[in-house]
Amino acid sequence: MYEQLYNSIHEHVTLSEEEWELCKASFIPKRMRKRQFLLQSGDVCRRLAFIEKGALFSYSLDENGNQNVIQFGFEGWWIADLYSFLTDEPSELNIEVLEESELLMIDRDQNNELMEKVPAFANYNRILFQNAFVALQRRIKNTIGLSAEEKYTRFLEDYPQTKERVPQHLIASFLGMTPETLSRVRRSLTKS
Amino acid sequence: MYEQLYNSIHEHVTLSEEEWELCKASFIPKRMRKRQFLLQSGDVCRRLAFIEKGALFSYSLDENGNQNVIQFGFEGWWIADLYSFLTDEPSELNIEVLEESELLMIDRDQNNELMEKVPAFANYNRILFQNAFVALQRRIKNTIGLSAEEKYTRFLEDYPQTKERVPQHLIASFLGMTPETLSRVRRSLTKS
DNA sequence: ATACAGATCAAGAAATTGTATTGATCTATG
DNA sequence: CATAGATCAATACAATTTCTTGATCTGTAT
Repeated sequence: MYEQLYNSIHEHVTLSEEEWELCKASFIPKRMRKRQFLLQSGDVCRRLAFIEKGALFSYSLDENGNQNVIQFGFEGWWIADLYSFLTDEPSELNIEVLEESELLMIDRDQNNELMEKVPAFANYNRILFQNAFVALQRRIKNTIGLSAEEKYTRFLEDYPQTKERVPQHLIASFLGMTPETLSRVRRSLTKS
Repeated sequence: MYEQLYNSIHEHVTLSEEEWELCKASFIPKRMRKRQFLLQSGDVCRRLAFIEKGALFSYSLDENGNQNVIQFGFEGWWIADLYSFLTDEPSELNIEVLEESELLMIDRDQNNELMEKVPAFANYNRILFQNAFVALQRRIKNTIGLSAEEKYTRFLEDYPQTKERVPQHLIASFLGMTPETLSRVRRSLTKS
């Protein structure tokens, strides 16, 4: 139940046995079924979720009610609305479950407490944020001002696993194009 | 957006224009899609939900993970786990959305405040509880110690609309029989 | 013992919903 | 005005949910 989290942390820092026990104790496991909402826009995002197993995605809805996919998340990743989490403002995002998932949840107080008690965990947090920031920059770079086909081929390079696990229309939304366009791009790619 | 609530209240009591405005202001509208949870067992039920539109149902899960349907709710009805709402204990029920729904939510403080300010609303509350109690008694009477066929025919009389709007296996669970048994009962009824 | 109501198990059929593709326009921009 | 991509509408295809059916088993009342 905690393997992925263990791996994720130990990829970046080292914890003693007791530290890891403290750490485990700070998380609350939660199972979620497909189509459930981890977060609904309007609610405050009170916890970070580490994905032990499964798949989720976050999106916002524009004025016309169109889904705008922000992020996908799979096992070994974190998902949350950081803005809402940090500011306590109601979120404008929805986070929805794509596949039956197992999550490890931690709220702000627990997280802060854990960072105090276990400095390596604080480091881990810092590294995560740095990585998230870099990934976001890269995403923006790869989404703006490219042709539909280029966006998609870069997406395939950056997130090869994603294509296999999420419906195409969500990928289209993630890349800022319509499902039809993506479908045509894919056809033209297989032909050539 | 508030028609059903207006009707429901005015079926039982009369409100002045200002009272009705106060009343409306105490509710928070919320839209929910199919399969979403209004309440999950383990959480405290902090609000009553009035159904303006749509359909929901509440159920508990027994040790073996079987759904046990407690109640269906359609437009013009209330749904909540009253026990948890009143005691602040974590609920053992789940409330799930069956059809795209529009709800009007009120929490305990708002409800109390409204009852204080608008005595007719307090009356409405009392009448609702009485009715709910009576309906529950009737349900128990019609569920215990009857044959599967009798349970189903009484169910049809008591809740004619329900049959049209909810999957059969949920009705079976509501009546305390297996889906297979209900299927056979229905067949034998149409034959005769 | 055995008859009967209903449960359980397993398999399919039927229906519904979600996802992907395609063609036919339409629109903005270089 | 040519092109990339959007929009609209129809359809095909896939996956999931829901319902039905047959076979067998269990407990209770006769």
